[in-house]
Amino acid sequence: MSASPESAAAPAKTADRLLDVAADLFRRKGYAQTTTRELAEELGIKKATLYHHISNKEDLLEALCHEALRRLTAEVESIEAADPDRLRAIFVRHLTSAVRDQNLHAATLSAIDSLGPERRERVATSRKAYERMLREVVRADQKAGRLRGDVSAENLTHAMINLLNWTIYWYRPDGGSSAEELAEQFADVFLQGATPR
Amino acid sequence: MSASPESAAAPAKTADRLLDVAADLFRRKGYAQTTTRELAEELGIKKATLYHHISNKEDLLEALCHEALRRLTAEVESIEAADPDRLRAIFVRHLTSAVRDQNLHAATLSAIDSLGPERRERVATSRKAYERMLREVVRADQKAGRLRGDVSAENLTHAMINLLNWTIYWYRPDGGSSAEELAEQFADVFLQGATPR
DNA sequence: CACCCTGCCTACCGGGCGCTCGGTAGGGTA
DNA sequence: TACCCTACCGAGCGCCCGGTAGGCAGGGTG
Repeated sequence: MSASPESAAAPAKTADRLLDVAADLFRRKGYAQTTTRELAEELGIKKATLYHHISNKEDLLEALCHEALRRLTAEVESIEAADPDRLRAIFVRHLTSAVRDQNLHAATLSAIDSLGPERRERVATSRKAYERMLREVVRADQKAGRLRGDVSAENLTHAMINLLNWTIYWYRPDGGSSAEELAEQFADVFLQGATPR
Repeated sequence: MSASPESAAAPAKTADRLLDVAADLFRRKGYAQTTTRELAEELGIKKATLYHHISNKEDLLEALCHEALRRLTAEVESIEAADPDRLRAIFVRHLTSAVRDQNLHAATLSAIDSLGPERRERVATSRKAYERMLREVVRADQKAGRLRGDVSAENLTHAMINLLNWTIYWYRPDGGSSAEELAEQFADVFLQGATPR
């Protein structure tokens, strides 16, 4: 979804633009409201050709979902495990990544229910793994006395997930704050609020 | 969407069940994935009869959206304006109401993009009015020195909205916390985090 | 040269969708 | 009796959807 490593401002191959264009369309119109005809047209190809690149529409959506989670996971896993300010780093990494790929995340988060049972299950499993990762960090900080213990790790983590997930539905880059500023402020509020009194 | 005031456990009129059943279906399957045939079947009537009660599918969705916001607004407006703990009360009222009408809120929040431009605009206007109400409370508490001033009222309010809105996507009544407990804990964390240092 | 692969095309299909038409049964009213 | 209104139904229409069949041009490889 970013520029290819070699070419400068080349016309960009169809296959490379596919996920980007799909995320953009799904975000703007919703998955169900986006037709394969529109998707093909936006790519500058015919509908039958689209099926040369994807196996079917639902497959494309599932791929998008996994890609979204893969990127978040990669961001968070690259944080030093021993970092005492790990939670703050997670806020910043997650939010800047989510805002950078805003179309992708907004599209997949709201289209998950359009997947069939097996696909939805697979994506849900990935999401749960990501959330477990966050919860373990929260739990560790609670054990270390850095976070209050009178709220369960589950609820504390869910508060954090709320702050992270809903943001992409209203955030506009041309608004008041950059993603970094916003992430720092949310981390400020959350960490101060979750500190033992 | 609740029991009628007079009848006890009567069979309940079709018209009275309509919004409830629609919210339930839209929540479980998504708006686009729910067909008018299913909706009629769930109501125990034929599809043609459904159109005796509604003018069209999109109209029904818009009605649901306005109803959701109407309920939230009524809850929050009934809070004493002079209450110094008004923000905490908002957390509790909003979350308990949202959890009580979980189908309604989850369905409408994720189906807004399925509305046509004019309808979406109308719903968005209502949402903005609700959020403006919250922001004014936040701003007042900032002026009174009860909330930190180094984070803008907009960002503070958005943090609050994140905490309130995303909850209905994961909350399960049979989980660890009741809506009241959860609301109190979220209010604890948010208010402690938003207090001036 | 013959071969196959990739990327693209035109043309089409079956099916499910939202919605409508033209009615019927039954209670209320004058 | 004559009328109207509410709630319901069977049948079906036209549209547009996701997906497919089959073919063509061009470049690489033996």
